[in-house]
Amino acid sequence: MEAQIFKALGDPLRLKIVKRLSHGSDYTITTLTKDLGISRQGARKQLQVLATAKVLRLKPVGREVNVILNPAALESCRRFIISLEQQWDTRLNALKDVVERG
Amino acid sequence: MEAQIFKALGDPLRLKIVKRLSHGSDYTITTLTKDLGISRQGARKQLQVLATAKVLRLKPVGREVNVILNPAALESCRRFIISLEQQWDTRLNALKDVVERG
DNA sequence: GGTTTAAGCAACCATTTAGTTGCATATGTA
DNA sequence: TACATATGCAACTAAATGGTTGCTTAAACC
Repeated sequence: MEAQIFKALGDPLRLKIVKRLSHGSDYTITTLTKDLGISRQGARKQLQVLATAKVLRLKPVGREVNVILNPAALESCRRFIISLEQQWDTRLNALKDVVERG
Repeated sequence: MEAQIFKALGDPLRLKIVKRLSHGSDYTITTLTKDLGISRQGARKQLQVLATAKVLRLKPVGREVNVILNPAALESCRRFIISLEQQWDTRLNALKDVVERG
């Protein structure tokens, strides 16, 4: 369901995490927690929300967990918005046609 | 803040409302409530969330309230995702450069 | 004027959410 | 082996959320 992705992105802290991942790399749970103003377990919960929505992946490596952004989720999100906008445009054009014909 | 828009769209019912608005028109609160499986006051609350996030506008007309989609919000949402994707691409390309040089 | 219809407002309730603390577990490392 | 570090798990709390019902207000219409 699309709503889940939006919901995952719909929190300032989670969005901050995603932003950070989009231009940083080699993040683990603890390194990501830095400067987040929240406990590790708190951060972990937010990461889980993002992971469940497939916005990112949590890959255990040794004793740590790598946090990896999944651009496909953002892409599907973007496409969904585009489809909405297109329907909107279609509707507006249809209205315009009616007006011009009438 | 961008998170607010995502949050507004991050609920199945609210997303349903937005979808409906994107290809329908002339909606008031009560007509929108139809087939939503929820009370008018419940629907109104969700509409308020969307209105606060500027996804739509509630325009009082006589004794009813017109519900009008605001495509600009969707557009800003889309642009935000694009900017994230671009940062991601930039980062990947930078990584690629390092690998190729090394 | 009286009735119907669209909506607002407030109180209330159940569930989810965001965060915490405390403790257990497992991996690296000296 | 012993110790430090990265994480997991569970219980708990406060606040936000999604929804309800009941009542009031105001515009439209006969």
